[in-house]
Amino acid sequence: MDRRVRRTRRQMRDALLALVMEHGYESVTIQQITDKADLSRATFYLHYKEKDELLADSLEMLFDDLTASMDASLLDFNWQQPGYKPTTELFEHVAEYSDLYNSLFLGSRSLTYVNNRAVSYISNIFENVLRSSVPQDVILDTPIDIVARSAAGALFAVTLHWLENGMRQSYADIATMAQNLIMPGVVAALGLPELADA
Amino acid sequence: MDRRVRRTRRQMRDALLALVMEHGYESVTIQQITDKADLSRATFYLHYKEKDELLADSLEMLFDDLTASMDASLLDFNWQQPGYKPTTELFEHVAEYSDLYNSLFLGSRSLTYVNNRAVSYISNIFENVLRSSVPQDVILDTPIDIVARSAAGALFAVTLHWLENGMRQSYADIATMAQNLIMPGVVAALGLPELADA
Amino acid sequence: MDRRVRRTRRQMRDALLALVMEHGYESVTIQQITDKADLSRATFYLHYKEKDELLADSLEMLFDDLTASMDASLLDFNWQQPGYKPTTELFEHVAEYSDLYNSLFLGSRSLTYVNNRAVSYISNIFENVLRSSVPQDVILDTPIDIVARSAAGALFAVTLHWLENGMRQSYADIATMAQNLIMPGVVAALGLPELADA
Amino acid sequence: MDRRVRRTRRQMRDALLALVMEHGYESVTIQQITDKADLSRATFYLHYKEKDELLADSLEMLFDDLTASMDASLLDFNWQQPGYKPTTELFEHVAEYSDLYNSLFLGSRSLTYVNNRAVSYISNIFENVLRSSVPQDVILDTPIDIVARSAAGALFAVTLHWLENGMRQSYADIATMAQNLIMPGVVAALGLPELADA
DNA sequence: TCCTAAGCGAGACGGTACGTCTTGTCTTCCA
DNA sequence: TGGAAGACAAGACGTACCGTCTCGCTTAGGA
Repeated sequence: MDRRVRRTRRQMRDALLALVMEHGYESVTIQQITDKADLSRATFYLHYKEKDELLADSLEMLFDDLTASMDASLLDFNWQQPGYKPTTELFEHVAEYSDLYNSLFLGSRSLTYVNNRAVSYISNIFENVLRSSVPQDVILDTPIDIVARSAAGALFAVTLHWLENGMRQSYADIATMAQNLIMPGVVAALGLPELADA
Repeated sequence: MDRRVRRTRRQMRDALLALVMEHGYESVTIQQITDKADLSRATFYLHYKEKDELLADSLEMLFDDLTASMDASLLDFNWQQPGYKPTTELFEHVAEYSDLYNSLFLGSRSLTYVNNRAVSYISNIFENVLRSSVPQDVILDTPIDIVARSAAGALFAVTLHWLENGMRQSYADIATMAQNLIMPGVVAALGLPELADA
Repeated sequence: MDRRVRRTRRQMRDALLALVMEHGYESVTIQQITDKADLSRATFYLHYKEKDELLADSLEMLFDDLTASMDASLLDFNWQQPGYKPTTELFEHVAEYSDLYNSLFLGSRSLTYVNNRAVSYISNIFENVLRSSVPQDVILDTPIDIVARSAAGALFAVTLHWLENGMRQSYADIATMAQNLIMPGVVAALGLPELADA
Repeated sequence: MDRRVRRTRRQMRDALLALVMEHGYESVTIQQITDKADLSRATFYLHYKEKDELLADSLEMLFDDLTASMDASLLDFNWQQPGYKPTTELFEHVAEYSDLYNSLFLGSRSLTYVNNRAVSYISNIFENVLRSSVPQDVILDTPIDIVARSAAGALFAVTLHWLENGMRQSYADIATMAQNLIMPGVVAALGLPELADA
């Protein structure tokens, strides 16, 4: 891809996210985005059909950032140990971009698209991890996609609650609470051996 | 309150919800609402400052409907029995308004406000129920509001997933799955006596 | 006529004229009129069809006031004497209501109706005076109504100019100037004996 | 200036004047103007702040048209001859646009602005002509601006009267009457040598 | 003196126009 | 001659008035 194109798009993504933090997603106009990115409004339409498309682009970038930081430790999934590193890393990632996520997830005029995309993103990661922990030929009462969704929904809700209330707990503490709330149900549903002494 | 006012507002709420099902929330215009409600556009502004305010009004109506149907059975919360009626009733309620909820929660151009409001609504109900099940003087590792949020988030995510995939499971089945995923963590966090044989 | 009705109309006329001085005619709303008159907006419509009707009502009141002050001296029209009292009285009347006339005649958003009504009002008075000064059976090159219009137009224009520029001349001076400009043409057109030594 | 801009403004001026003839100035809406001009309503606001501004623009165009037709003959001002061409040309100009001027000057819901602008326009022309006919160092009893206003007011009033009554006299006749009514006063006020045998 | 018709307040409502804003397309002009 | 600047169409927004209506309350003036 043309280097100029990459540069232009990056400028617009950065401008969008900066403006979202200031004013919330809905009220940001394309004029504002191109002003901040120092481009002509017409140029926007050379790259994206609408504001939502740029948002989607920006979100993928953000989430990829999260995945990158979790990647190595994702598969160290050991039921015998309470601390699971990727969960802590999720909270760290959220804290790093707390202003942005505050606007995106809690600002009343954001789109459900971002919430739903976030939950499904987490859910997919979960699903992959869980599938690798369970023998493929076992048939479960609860399908793995539902297990993953439930866990992702719980995790997302706790994250939002934590963010909304000013991130009062440490990363480790809130991550532990979330895991303790989520894991017992997952373990039970998947028929995994219980932890020795939780 | 003036009888005309009550009548006018009801017409607008009904019109909004009907239009949301057809076109999604964001793209519905105030003109469309008042056309469908057979009122003048100016009249809208005598009652609401903006579309969001009418949405909030409409949602409260919907949620109150849900609360009404659960009310009696809410406090029959018995850890020894797997079937908790209000959960099933939630899924029934969602199924009844499935078109509407599909638009509101899954339509990409709805507002996060509705998702957040729904989760906090369920969360509040949960919190009340849980508080009445736990001795007040016990200090827990995990605050009850976080427990409730996590549970509400999980329940909401499962509901959305179920809705999104065409409500393939029966009310009883999906409710049981959800409960089995959620309850073990709650029971553990609150230090409740475990169920005998789940 | 009901005492309340008389009272109500008077309040509205007063309110209108007061508001015209403050904001100009066009921008005054019926709500403002009834607020200032301490009446309900609906009451306005019990008495007048529209704002213009109230204006016409108010203007007639004003002009009647002018006529009353001129009445006695109107017919003392003597070509031999330069000072004609009613002209001076016109300027005095205008000065008395200068704020109001400034708004009505010079405010850019007043209606031509008031200008035209004023000119035709003056013109009618002139015409009556002139008719009584000329033998009825004489046929003139210039019809008396045109003579009267011309004179009224000149007088009105001078009055406006005087008002617009801060009424710098005394009543007597400006009246004399106006008469000196107007009368020679009138005298010539009507074939009146010229003044001995003007 | 952008070619599109010139085109757009001309279309709007033409549309306004056409609509004024049909419905009178006040009741013409901006929507009607842009409809007739085949433009979008929003485009109006790219060029004018309000309807009055477009009116002013249109009037200047009209009056410039009048000036153009009088220009050459304006300074042939000779007190010895009764026929002064520009006066006749004024009446011809008015007759040419009689429908328009009927609406603008006589329609009850026009603005005084147009009347006042017309009188001051004529007055300014007069003033220039008169100043060039009088030695600059002479001090007069009546200031030239007042002389010009009076004459312009008279001329305007006669014109309106003529227009209002169906333009029954020929251009030459009405022009002669007007001049005979106006000039004697002007000549006397400025101390000009009288005409030999008017 | 009463009581009944009218005047009046309050305010919901339909309707219309306003001036503003944003979006997406298209054209002009300049570097 | 390619791209920015910006004109333009389209259409929703929120506001402001208007004129109509209905529902009560109050008050004037005839019985």
